[in-house]
Amino acid sequence: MKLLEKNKDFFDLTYQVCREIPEGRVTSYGAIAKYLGAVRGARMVGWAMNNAHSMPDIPAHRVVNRNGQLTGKIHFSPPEAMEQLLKQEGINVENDTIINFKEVYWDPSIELSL
DNA sequence: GTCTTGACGTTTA
DNA sequence: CTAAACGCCAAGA
Repeated sequence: MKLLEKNKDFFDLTYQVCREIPEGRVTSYGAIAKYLGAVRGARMVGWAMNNAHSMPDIPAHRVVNRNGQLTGKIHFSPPEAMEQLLKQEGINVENDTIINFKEVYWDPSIELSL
């Protein structure tokens, strides 16, 4: 029996979580990674997001790094779209950084509460 | 087939 | 306190 399934790839799981991010909320790569069981696999989450460009409905703009900094905005088109979208949802973004990051922080392990 | 880079985060010096 | 290295796993060259 190959119960060893990491059935859904790390990527798919990441996409699922991203879709579950409510409006006006943001999360960090590490939080998702930890939720998936890879505390130090935050980089994979970022890579998954890169692949997310091929996915419909992946609010990657709601995913930022641990510092609340919009590190991935450069991958948007245009990059300004990211902070625009975040502000549009009521998130205070300034200097490519979320001001009320802790207020809009959304943790899958808590909100999804498994 | 091997080496480097990459939307990060944690730990150690 | 700050600075640097390590660890995760995958894709590109």
